[in-house]
Amino acid sequence: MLTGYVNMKIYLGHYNFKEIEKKWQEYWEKTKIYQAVDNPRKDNKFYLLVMFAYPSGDIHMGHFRNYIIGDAIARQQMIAGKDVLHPFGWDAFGLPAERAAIQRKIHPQEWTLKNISVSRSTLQKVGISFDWSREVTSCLPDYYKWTQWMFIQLYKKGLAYRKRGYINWCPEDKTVLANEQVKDGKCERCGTPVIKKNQEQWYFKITAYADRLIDDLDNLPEWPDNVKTMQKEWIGRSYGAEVDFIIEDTGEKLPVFTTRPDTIFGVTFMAIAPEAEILNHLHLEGEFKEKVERYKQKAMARSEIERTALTEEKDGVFTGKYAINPFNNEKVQLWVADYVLAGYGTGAVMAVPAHDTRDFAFAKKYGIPIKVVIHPDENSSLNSNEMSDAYTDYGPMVNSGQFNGLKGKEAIEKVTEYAHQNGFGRQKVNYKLKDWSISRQRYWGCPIPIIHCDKCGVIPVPENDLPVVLPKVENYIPRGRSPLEDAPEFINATCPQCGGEAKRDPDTMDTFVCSSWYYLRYTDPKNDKAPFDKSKASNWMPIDLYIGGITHATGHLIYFRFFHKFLKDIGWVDTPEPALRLFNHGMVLDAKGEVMSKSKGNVISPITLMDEHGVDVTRLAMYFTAPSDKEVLWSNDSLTGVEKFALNKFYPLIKKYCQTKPNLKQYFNRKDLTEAEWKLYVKLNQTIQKVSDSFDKLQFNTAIAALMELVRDYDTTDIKNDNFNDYLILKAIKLAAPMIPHMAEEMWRKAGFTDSIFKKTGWPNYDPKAIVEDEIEIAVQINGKLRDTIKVAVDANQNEVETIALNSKRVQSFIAEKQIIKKIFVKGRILNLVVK
RNA sequence: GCGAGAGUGGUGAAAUUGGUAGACACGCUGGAUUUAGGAUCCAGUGCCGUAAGGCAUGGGGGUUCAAAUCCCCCCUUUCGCACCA
Repeated sequence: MLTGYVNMKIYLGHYNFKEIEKKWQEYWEKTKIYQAVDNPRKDNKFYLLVMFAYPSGDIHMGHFRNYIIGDAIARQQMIAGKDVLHPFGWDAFGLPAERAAIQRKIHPQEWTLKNISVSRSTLQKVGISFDWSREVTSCLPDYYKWTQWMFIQLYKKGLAYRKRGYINWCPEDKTVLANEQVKDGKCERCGTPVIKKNQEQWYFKITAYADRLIDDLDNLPEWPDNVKTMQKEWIGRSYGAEVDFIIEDTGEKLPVFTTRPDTIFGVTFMAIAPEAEILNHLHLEGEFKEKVERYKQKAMARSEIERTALTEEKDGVFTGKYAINPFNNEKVQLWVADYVLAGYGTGAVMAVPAHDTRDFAFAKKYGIPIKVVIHPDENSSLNSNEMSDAYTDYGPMVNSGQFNGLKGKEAIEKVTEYAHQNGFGRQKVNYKLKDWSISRQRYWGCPIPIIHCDKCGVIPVPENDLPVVLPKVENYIPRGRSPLEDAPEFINATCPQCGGEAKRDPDTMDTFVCSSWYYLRYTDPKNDKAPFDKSKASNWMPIDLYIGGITHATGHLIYFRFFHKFLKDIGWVDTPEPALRLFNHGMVLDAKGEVMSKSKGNVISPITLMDEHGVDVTRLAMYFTAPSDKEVLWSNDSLTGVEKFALNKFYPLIKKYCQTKPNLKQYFNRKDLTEAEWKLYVKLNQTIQKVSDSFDKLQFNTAIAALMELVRDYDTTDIKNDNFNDYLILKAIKLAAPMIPHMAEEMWRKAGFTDSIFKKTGWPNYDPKAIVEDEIEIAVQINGKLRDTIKVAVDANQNEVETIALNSKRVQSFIAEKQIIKKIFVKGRILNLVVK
C-alpha cells in the first residue's frame, strides 16, 4: 500500500522551503486568515498579546523567540476553533529611536518609520500570525491623539497634576527619568549616574491606586509569583503610625512615620532629609545655619549611588534645634542626615538607636544617647552600654510609662490608639511607590496636551482640538530643555479659555504612557471618534495570555494595570485587570552566555538562519533548545537534530498518506485494529496528551520530543489499515502545525484539503481509553533498590504482580534465605519487597 | 544585607509532582553503505568494575518501604530590591 523505501537525498530536495514558505505566506495574507473579527463569541475568544516592540533596527533573536512562542499558541488556538486576536504594533516614540537618529543624522521620524517597515516585512517572512490590519504605531497622530485623550481624562479626575520637586535627571540624555528608569543610581538607558534636580513636572497619581494594585494581584493566579512579589515590593505598602512631634521653638508640628510606635519612648533624636521641606521652617541660626547649608549642598551634589551605598558611613549635622516627643515631653535633638529619604513618609524620621540599626550607628558616631525601651522577653534585658548593635525584634516595652509590658502587635495598637485619642497621632499606611513622573524634556515623544496661559493658568487642550501634533522640527537635539520650546509654530498658542496668547507645554510624555493602553486600541485600531469602541473592547478583553520579558515587571506591567483600573473607573472597560495570564520568556544569549550586541560582534541574526535553513527549522530549533521561560545560550548546533527530524522524518510522512480522508473526530475501537496498530494508536494518544500539556505550559521542547517519539515508533510495515494510517498522519501534522506552520500547511494540502489547517480544523483530543498500554513494565525493588523489571497487564493486582515477581530468578536471588517483612505495591508503578 | 528562583551525563535538557533518574536531542565510539562526505543507516554511550555488583541529581545530615522531588544546615549561582524608618 505504501510507497516503500524513499531515497532521502531526493526527499530533501523536495522540501523547497523558500518556495513553500512564500506560497503559504501569500495565501494566508490573501485569504486574511489572521484577521480577527470584531465580535467574537465571548466564551470562544482568545486574545493573545505579545509586548509591542521598539523599532530599533531589524528584529533580533530575542524578538524572534518572543514572537514564535506567541505564534505557536495563537495557531494552536486557531486550530482549536477559537476566535483569535493576535495583534502587533510599535512602541515608536522614545529615547533609543531619538538617540539612534541623532547618531545617524536622520530625523527620528524617518528613522523610526523605516525601521518599522523593515521589521514588519521580516516578521511577515517569519510567518508570525499577526493580524496586520490592526497594527498600531504609537508615534503616529491617529494613535497619540488618544494618548493625549488619556492624559486629559486623568487630568479631569485630578490624577494628572503638576508639582515642583526633586527629580531624577540624566545629564547625558538631558531629561527626567521615572524611578523605574533608574537602576543602581544610573540611567537605565545610558548608564550615566543620575543627579537630583529641582523642577516642575507632570505626574500621574498612581499612588491613588496603590492598594488596588497590590490587592488585586491575589486575583491573578496565572501570573508568575516572582512578578507579583516584585510588584508588591515595589509598591512597598507598610502599616504604621504617624506621630506629630513639636518643634520646640515654633510650636510647629513635625509629623513622622513609623512602623514601630512601640519604640516611641526610645526616641533620642530626629533625622531630617537634606531635601526636606520642613528644614526651611526651622529658622536656623548662626553657625548651625551655615553647617546645615553646607551639608545640604554636599548631600545634593553626591550621586544617588554614593548616597545609597550601604558601606558608606552615615553622617549628618546637628541643627541646634529640638523637638518635643508628645508621649513624654522629652526634648530630642534635630539632625539633618542624608540616610533619610526625602520622598518617603514625611522626609523626617524619629530615631530610636536602641532598636534600629541605622539609628544605632548614627548615635554611636555622634555620641547621642541610646535608650532601651524594648527587652527581648520578660526574663532578659538589655543594657545600652553593652549593646554592639540595635535590638530590632519585638518584645515587651520598658521605660515606657503606662505601656510597660505590652509587646508586639498589641503594643503598637495601644500606642497608636493613645496618640489618636490625644490628637497627636494616627494610623497611617505608607508606600514606597511614588507618583509617576511623566514629563520628558525631549523631542521624540507624545506632546502633553496642555496650554499655559498667563491669565487662566493651566488649561487642557479641548478634546476636539486633539491631537496636538508633534511638529517636524530640524533641531531636535536635547539641550536640557525641551526642543519644542524653541519651535515657535508649536509653542505659541491661543488660550482655549480666554483666547489670549499662551504657550503650549513644551514637554513630551514618557513612552510608558503610550504603552499603557495600546492593547485596547488593537480591539478597534481605526476608530477616529474614540480611543476604542467600548463594546469592541469588551468583546475581546481581558487578554488571555500576555507574553513578554521579565524586565517589565515593575515598570510597564504596573503602569498598564494602573491605566486599566483607571479606565474601568471611568467606565471604558469592564474587567478589573487587563491580563489573565502573564508569561515571561527567557532571554537569548550567545553560546558563552553573553548578551548579543553589535559592539561585541557576537550577533547571530535569525534572518540569516532562516535564509539557510528555512523558517520552520529555525523555529523548531529555538523551541527545542529549552523551555520558553528559560534563557537560551544560542548555538547554531541547535539546528542539527531538529533539521534532520523535520526534513527527513516528519515531512516524508505525507508520502505515506493514502488519501482515505479519515474522520478525525472518531476514536478507534480496539477490535478494529491489529495489535500493532492499537499499540501505535495508544502512542498517538499519549502524544496528543503530551503535546497538549506541553502547549499549556509553553514547553515546546517536550512537545517536540513527544512528536519525535511518535514518528520513531511509526512503522508502516505494521499498518494494514490505510484509514488508521491517514488518521495518525493527519493528527501528527496538526500537533506540529503551530510550531512548523509552513511545512504543516503544505502537508495538509498534499493530503487533499482545500482549506487552511489553521482554519478551525479542530485541535486533537486524546482518546481516554487509549492512553495506557495493555502491558506495562513495572519495577521490582528489594529494600528500595531496583532489582528487576517485569511485564504485567496494566490492571494487574498485587497478587498477580507478586507471583510474577517472585518467579523472577533475579528477584529470587535477592530474597533467598531472607524473610519478606513488608510489601509495598503501587499499581502500574512498582512493587517494593522489604526483606530481612 | 533582604527576598525569590536555580544547581541533574561531555552538552541542551526530561522526569506522570514521593514511585524504574537521564525521555528527546547534540556530541562521542564502533560498524554498514558510499568514488567521497560534515549525507544516510545500525549499535553503544552516567561513573567505577572483566563480571557479580557498587556508586550517582552542588555538599552534609534527616524523614520514608521509596527522595532530583519533602525538612534542616552549608556552598555556588541568577534575578529583583537595596538606608522605605
